[in-house]
Amino acid sequence: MPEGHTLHRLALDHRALLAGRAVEACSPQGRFDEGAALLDGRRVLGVEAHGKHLFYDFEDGLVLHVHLGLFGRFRKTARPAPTPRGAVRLRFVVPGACLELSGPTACALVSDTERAALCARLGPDLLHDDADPAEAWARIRKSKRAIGALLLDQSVLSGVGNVYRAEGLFVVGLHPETPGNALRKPDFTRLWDTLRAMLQKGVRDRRIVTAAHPEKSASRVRRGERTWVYGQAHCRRCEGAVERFTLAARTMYACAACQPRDAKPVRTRRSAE
DNA sequence: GCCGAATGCCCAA
DNA sequence: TGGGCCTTCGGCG
Repeated sequence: MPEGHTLHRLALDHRALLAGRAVEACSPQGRFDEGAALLDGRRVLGVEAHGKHLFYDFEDGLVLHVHLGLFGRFRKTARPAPTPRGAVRLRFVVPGACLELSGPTACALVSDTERAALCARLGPDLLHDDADPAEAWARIRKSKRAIGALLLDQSVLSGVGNVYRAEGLFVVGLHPETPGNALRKPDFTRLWDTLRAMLQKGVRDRRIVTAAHPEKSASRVRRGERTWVYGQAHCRRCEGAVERFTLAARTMYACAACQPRDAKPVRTRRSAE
């Protein structure tokens, strides 16, 4: 589930639920016993998302770092189940609510230095109000790598995952294999704005719905109708074939008709011919 | 019940 | 570039 919108949604929800309160913490799975014991009974001061990373600030300077990876997931229930479902790495209990974390890539207490190092590796977070597109553009315009690879590189910009990269490139009409240094600035700007709006919508909707459904609220859009090209065999705009190939070790989807390979503007191309 | 894939990322070669 | 890690789920028998 986790692209940038998931983490920012969790940060908002968990801040509302936990901030200012003392939590009971334990690790039913046992793999985070020591950390959970240190957190148990302590008050949460704040919760923040940076790219796809979550940081929980506790009193006494303790900081919990969570990265969901591909499989990690939080579940919220009204009260703790006597027998946790699946492998629960960490459980937080506050009056009236229980949060269970399973399958994270990272769940660890970190020092301020480690936290700073993690954040320093990240490019501008599309979901931060002060994210500076110029930082990302400076990297992209000089790179020979494909834009579809650059979008997944969290040091270039952070928050985009495999679904949003496919959908963002589709909406802007860029072929994923266009080299960064072949992108025109206006295309980059449109891509940035598009991805940012998509992620913001994802935070609001609590899910990824990028294909237009003017009449329906996001929660009513069926699985399989939520994207233009991601996971699709046919483009949901033109009904043409969707190409499926591997790019940066992940499955990429692109519409052959809507995302022509040539990055140059049509006007220039015609006049050159 | 087993197998493969999945919205991520690190590391070794 | 490929394998490993973490877990869940759907498709197949």
